[in-house]
Amino acid sequence: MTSHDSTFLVRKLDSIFSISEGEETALRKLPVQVAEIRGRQDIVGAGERPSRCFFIKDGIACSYKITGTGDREILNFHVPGDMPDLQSLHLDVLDFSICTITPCVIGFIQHDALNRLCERHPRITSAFWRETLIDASVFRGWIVNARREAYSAMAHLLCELVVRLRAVGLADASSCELRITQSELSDALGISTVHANRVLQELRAAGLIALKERTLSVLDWKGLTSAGDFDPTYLHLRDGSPAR
Amino acid sequence: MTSHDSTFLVRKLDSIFSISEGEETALRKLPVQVAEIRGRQDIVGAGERPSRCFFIKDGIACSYKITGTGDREILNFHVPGDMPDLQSLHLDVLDFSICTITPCVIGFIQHDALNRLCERHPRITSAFWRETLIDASVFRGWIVNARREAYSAMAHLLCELVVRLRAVGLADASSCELRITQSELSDALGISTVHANRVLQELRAAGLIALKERTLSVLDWKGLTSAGDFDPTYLHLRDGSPAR
DNA sequence: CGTACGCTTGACTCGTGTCAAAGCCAGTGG
DNA sequence: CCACTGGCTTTGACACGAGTCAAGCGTACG
Repeated sequence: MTSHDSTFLVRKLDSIFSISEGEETALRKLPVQVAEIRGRQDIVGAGERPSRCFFIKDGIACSYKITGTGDREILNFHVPGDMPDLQSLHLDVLDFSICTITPCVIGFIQHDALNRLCERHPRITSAFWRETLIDASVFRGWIVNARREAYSAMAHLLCELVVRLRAVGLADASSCELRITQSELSDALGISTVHANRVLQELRAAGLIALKERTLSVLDWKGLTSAGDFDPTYLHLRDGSPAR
Repeated sequence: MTSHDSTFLVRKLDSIFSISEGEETALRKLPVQVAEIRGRQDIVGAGERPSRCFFIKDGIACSYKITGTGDREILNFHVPGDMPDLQSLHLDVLDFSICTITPCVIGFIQHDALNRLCERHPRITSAFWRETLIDASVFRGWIVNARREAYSAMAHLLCELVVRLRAVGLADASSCELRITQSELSDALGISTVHANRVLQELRAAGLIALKERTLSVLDWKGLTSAGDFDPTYLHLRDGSPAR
């Protein structure tokens, strides 16, 4: 089903710079193909040459690679508003895969529509470019995080998730719905699920978080950021305000 | 000293797409400020708000972050032709630092000159954007590499360095000058220098590499790529041809 | 009501860090 | 020309974080 529902995109870009009337009109004219996708389902796979990009309207997704040993390495989580494969606009072959974690609502946009949009609206080009640069910055954050020990790395990851969910209005001051399994968290940190479990228990025992019934509550934000050595600069958020 | 020596940029972009006459003229008009910088010297630091970008004309540099525990985490190495902080064109505050490893020759270009260039030449915008997307892809490669065990990760890193140096003509079929210390390699892999040393010896003992007098020789390319689970797709090279 | 998936726990193994010391090499200055 | 110095590499002994294997438990859903 094709519609023109790019309200999400408009809102997203409007949070980056103030959109002109002409730009908003052009954005709303974009043909968007909306699809609902079950949980744990590939959206695009490594090696493909996509002819379209997509943005997440609802749900949580992740980028991942499979190594030679068959392990899944999660490279990033994606929250509503993200455009995880925007890079395919200029890199023809995808070097990683993207799959849903929870059931998702996805909006697809053809490359040529985006390219035409960019040709006519340089400020939109800049905004999209900026999006991909922030992705790169998050990857840098994850490289560093991969070298922390597991307790600290887990704290850092949880901080990032809360801040990013808050940025799109999906977390309140201290808690959010987190439908990510321990096995997925462990794939994101490069540790075993057994160890992920132990580390989460340590974080609970330290009184930093509570995690039950798919809800993460941060009981001690200061303590959690300090345990995770978390500095939100790398997320390049607009207002720079992390969760409290 | 300001000159117009952007031959390097022209060559680089020409390897990505065929440059028109108008584009080449515009590139050659770019004011470039050339500087020689000693080894182990910061070029730009985290937290700065650069008003210019730079490209490396000669030498090896690296991007890094300092963690809360004071460790230096190297995020990427940079070879001649690279523009390590191109992102500062759209992200105002730098979230990492860039320093030289060997003595370097650097060409600085003001942001406003680059912005004017991009406004007039959309294809050059795309080429620059593409550069930053490849950086992001390399970061993804490093996230995965951080999860390999040290022996494999070191093999992977050496493969990447050889391939990237070959791509700019700084390595022949099987060997290259590698003026990177074991301590720098260990910071790039997130392991101790002691362990980096042991792992290099294992690679030598396995007959995969020779490393002496600042020269890396790959004795068994197939064996090295297999040890490192190396697939050059993520480097998004033009001809796709890795070292043999 | 059963079955599957996710979470939890314990015991043992192994990769890697840390500490400490020694060797090596190149550049510097007497 | 040679001794001195500092940075880089190498080696050994020991400690610890994290993986693996294996089993049990809880709970959501068909």
